Amino acid sequence: MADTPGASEPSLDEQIAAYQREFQDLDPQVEKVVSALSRLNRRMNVAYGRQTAELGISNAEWEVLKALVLAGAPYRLGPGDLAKRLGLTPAAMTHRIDRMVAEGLVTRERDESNRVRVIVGITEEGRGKWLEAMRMATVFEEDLLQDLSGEERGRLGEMLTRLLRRVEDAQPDAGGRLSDLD
Amino acid sequence: MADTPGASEPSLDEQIAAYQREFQDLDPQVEKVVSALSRLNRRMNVAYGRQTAELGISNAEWEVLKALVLAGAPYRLGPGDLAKRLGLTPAAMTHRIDRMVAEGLVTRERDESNRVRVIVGITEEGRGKWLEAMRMATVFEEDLLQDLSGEERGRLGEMLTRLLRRVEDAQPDAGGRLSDLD
DNA sequence: GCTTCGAACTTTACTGTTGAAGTCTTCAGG
DNA sequence: CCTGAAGACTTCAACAGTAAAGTTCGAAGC
Repeated sequence: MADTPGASEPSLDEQIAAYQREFQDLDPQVEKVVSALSRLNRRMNVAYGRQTAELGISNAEWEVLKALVLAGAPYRLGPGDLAKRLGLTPAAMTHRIDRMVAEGLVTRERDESNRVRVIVGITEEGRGKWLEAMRMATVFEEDLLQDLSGEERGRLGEMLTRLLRRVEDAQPDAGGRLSDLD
Repeated sequence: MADTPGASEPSLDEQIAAYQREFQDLDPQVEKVVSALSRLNRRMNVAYGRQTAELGISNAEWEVLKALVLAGAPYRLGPGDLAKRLGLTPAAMTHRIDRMVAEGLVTRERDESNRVRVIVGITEEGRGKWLEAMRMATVFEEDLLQDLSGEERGRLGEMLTRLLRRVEDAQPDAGGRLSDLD
C-alpha cells in the first residue's frame, strides 16, 4: 500500500539532515533558523485564516482593515497607498476594494479636492470585524508564545528586528511583491 | 502634492505604536515578535524571488525542486506527495508539474507497477538550477544572520523551534493552505 | 471474473493577482 | 486658453491557485 513511504511534510530536523546530506556547504544552524521562520509563518497564516474565516472574511480583507485602522485619524487611505502598504499591485488593490465595498466592509469615494484621487474608508461593520479579528489574534499569539518567558520574548523580538533591519536596508522598498500578512 | 502624507509601509515601531493607540489589550512585546516574523518572511520571499528569477525560474518551481532533492535517493515523488509537502492542493500540483515539464525541470512518468500512480523526477537541468539557487540562498542567509553571534543564532533557532512545535501540535496537519516557501 | 469501492491524478469552472495598456484629471508651459 | 506630460486609478488579458466533479486503475468481495 504505502508505496511512497514518507508522505507528508518531513519534520524540521529531518529536513535539516536531508540538506546536510545533499548540500554540504550549509551551516545547519543558519538553516534551522531560516526553515523555522518559513514554517512558522506558514502555520501562523493558516491559523489566522481559520479565524478570519469564522468572521466571514479572508486574510486578505483583514489586511486591508488593519492598514486602515493603523493609519489612524480619519481611517482613510487611497488605493495606491494601501497597495504600497500591503505589497500589492494597484490593480490587485482595485479588485480587492471592489469586493470589500460589495461586502460592506469599506467605502470608496472620489476626493472632491482632486478628482483623480480615490479615498477608501472603513465602515462600522469593517471596524467591527477588525476588532473581533484582533481579539482572536491576540489570544492565538499569546498562546503561541506561551512557552517563552518575558525575558526570552524580549530577546527574540530584539533579534528578529535586527534581522529585519538588515533586509530592509538591503531592500529599501523596491518592488515588494509576493504574498503575506503583516 | 503629498496630500496623503505617510505613504509607504510604516516602520515596525510606528506600527506597534499604532496598535497601542487603537487596541489597548495588546502586549507590545508579543506584537513585536509577531509583526517582525511576518515582515521578515515577506522580505525574505522577495529576496529569494529575485534570486530564482535570475535563474529563470520562480520561487514556486524552486520549492518543487527542493522537495525532490530533499526526498533523497532516486529523487522521485508522486504529485500527491509533493502537494502535501508543499501545502498545495493536488490540482495546483498538476498544473505546476505541467509547467515544469514543459520547461524541462522535471519529468512525469506513469508508474508501470501501478498505472494510477504518476512519478515526478528531477532532470539534470532541474538539479542544476536547484544547486545554483541553493548557492545563492546560502549567501543571502549567511548575510541575513551576520549580526548575530553563533550563540545568538543557536538561541534564536531554539526559540523558533519551540514556537513551531506549539503550532504544529495545535494543527497536527489539517488543511494547510496559504502560500509560502520552506 | 464481475462488481463495487476507493485511491491517485486530472479536468473544469471560478477566484484573485499581475503587467501592460488605457482613462481621466491636474499642472506647467507656450 | 490649449497642449503636453505626469500621476492615480481602472481595465484587460494572461497566469496561478482552489474546490468540486470527473477518470482511470487496482483491490476486495461474492
